[in-house]
Amino acid sequence: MSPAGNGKPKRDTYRHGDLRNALIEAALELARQGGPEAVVLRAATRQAGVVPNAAYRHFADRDALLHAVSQAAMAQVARTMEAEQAAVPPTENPAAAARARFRAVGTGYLRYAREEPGLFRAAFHVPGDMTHAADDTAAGATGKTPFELLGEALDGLVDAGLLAADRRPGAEFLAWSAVHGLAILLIDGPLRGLPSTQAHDAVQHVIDMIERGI
Amino acid sequence: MSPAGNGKPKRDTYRHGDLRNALIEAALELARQGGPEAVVLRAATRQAGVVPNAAYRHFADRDALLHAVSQAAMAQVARTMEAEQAAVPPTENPAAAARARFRAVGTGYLRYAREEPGLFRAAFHVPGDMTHAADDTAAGATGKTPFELLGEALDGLVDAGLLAADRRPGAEFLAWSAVHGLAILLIDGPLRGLPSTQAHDAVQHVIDMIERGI
DNA sequence: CGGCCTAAGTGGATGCTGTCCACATTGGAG
DNA sequence: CTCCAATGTGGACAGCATCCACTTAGGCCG
Repeated sequence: MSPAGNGKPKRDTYRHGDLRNALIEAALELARQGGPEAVVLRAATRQAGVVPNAAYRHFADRDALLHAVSQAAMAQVARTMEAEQAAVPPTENPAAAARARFRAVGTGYLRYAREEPGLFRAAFHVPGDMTHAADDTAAGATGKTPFELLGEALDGLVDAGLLAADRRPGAEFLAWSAVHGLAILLIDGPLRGLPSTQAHDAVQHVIDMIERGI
Repeated sequence: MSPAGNGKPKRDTYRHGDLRNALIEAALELARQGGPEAVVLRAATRQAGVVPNAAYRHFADRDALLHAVSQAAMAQVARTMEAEQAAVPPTENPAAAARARFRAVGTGYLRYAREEPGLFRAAFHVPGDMTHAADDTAAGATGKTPFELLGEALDGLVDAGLLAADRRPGAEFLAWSAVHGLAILLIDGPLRGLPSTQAHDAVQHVIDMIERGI
């Protein structure tokens, strides 16, 4: 207790051993509560029990760390989507199955947005670029990114005859727009704080609109 | 040239005279290029030719200034919508007119987002609250906020028989979700930098989806 | 017409941030 | 066993929001 009264994670070796991951872990926690702007380099290093400058051995700057957080959060989005799809009760009807898998993509996306708003905002907070939504590091358990999962679900709709093939091109952007917009209304916007049941209804209505309008 | 080599706007009177508006004006310019995070108090006061602390006589803190910027930008969104509606060629057919007025709401919203991405992001950047989208200060020339303009356009669809009355409740959130989501994909997301013609197509497709799916 | 009250602007300080530089340590390759 | 390069440290700097005490002067009251 002589050195200082900082956090907890002390360290006796000069080397940390796994600083990069420790920083990402700490940054994820910061983003979880407080969103991307709460990811502050010095706080992460403090948590890791290391001097601020040590971070620069593993990340070019704050944005690089934030980018790693974004990728990790994106992967969690993918996993939530996959979990939602896995929870779909099995059906004989292939059309119903395709439809359920498609809807699960949207509900998973929006469930994550509501359960982890800070991380969700961090996932899509990209200083000047969010194209990396297709990087491998953003993939879930099945190795697919949220964007890829959406694309596959749409292909499934076409295969099942629920979506005309000529409507397929660009359909991901229509669906993504609607779902992402609702996510923002729900976590930052006028729909923030909506009771869970009503939020769930809103989610279903938006996905209904997409199915009808796509 | 003895005192300092700061910006340009000098001042010989001790009183500034209109500091509050000068700060908002400067902050708007900062947000125009760089979005909400570029709105920095000291920069605004510098531009106004005043010491940083002077801002605190007019705004509680940085967030209060940012809020004023948000309101002003929101009013510009409303004005763009109104302009878009005014540009609709007159028609005999009331249904066509209602439809055109509705679509103008969406195209105006998205035109502003693409023309002034920084201000658009500032308009909807609300630290923990974006409910104030209905404040009077966010109104356009007709005294209506973007949200009110959307509601009226939807009412027009119902009156024209283009939208079933039982679908009307909550419809603003469906439309808003889709349009706002596309705005973000276009200015921050994977659709960023899309050539103007293709962006215009995407806008039309999303509004098509809304009309069909609402 | 003159004095004073108070709103508006100033000056200086504090603690936070990201980032740069030079230096210390040490694990592992040769 | 030695030395190197990767990793962590210490100190510094500029910029930021914000706080406090002080100064200035515009306009109201007598």
